[in-house]
Amino acid sequence: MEHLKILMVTRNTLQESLVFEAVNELRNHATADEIYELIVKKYPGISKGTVYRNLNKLDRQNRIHKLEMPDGADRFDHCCHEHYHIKCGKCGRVFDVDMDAIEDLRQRIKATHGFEFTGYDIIFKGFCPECNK
Amino acid sequence: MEHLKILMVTRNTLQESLVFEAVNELRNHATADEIYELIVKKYPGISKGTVYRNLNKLDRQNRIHKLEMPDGADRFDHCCHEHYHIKCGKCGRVFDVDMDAIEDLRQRIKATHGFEFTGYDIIFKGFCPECNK
DNA sequence: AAAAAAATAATAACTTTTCCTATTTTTTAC
DNA sequence: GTAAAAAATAGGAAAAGTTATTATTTTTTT
Repeated sequence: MEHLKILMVTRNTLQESLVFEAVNELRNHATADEIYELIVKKYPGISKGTVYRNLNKLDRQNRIHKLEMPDGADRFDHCCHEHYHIKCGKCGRVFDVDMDAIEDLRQRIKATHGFEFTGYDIIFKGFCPECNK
Repeated sequence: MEHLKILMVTRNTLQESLVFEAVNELRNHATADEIYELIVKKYPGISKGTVYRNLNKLDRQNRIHKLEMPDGADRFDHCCHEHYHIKCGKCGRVFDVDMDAIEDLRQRIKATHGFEFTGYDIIFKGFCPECNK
């Protein structure tokens, strides 16, 4: 009998590398479409389905972070320290919000609801200084 | 010269009332489609565009609350006390999370980012007790 | 009563994402 | 090393959710 494979086996394809590099090159909370547009310049054969598949795979592997936006296309971010986001209601740009983690969130929910959560995103809405002029 | 009208003038139509009542009747974080389906039983002539238009109008008037979900259709809630939401990753249902407001959020952001926000939604992800069995 | 404004029904269009299918590439089994 | 199996791909269709368009109806203003 063979030993069990616990790890999900995924292949490292050229397309996956291109997607990973594009996210890390843009560093701009890019949408899947923006990432696709960057890659297609160098590698015209790539398809959007492949970009989406690899973005989601990389997110599952915690190699990039998928930020699900409530009012439009999801954004993809390189992995770094924990932070939150604020989206400008006028120009639509997404900015990082460096802030200490809200430490007791998990305990609050558990105490008041008996419900454990696996994750959360907080996206603030406002107007960036430029649009607020 | 006439006096200025500051308030936005909107008409109170039958359709608007039906939408408002449906949201308050369902009380279930209903989607626009679910609200449409409820109304169309009693008033078959209504169109989806009208439902969407009135839902957004009622949200702007703060008569209902539009909860923008990151991974699917927006939900519409009757207005009540401030609370947060948790969405089950399996059955997709949305539950209320009663919890003291995170009071110092606005100050945190201002202090670390110099950025005032106009709003935010926190949506937790997890598995509801039923799906967690 | 006539003109202007707002809301509507119906449908087209749009955006974002997933799904499907045939093909190609990579891995596994022998 | 070769054949069979599995995974990933390109391209395009399809799905989901929402907004925009247009002609018509309803309401308001004058």
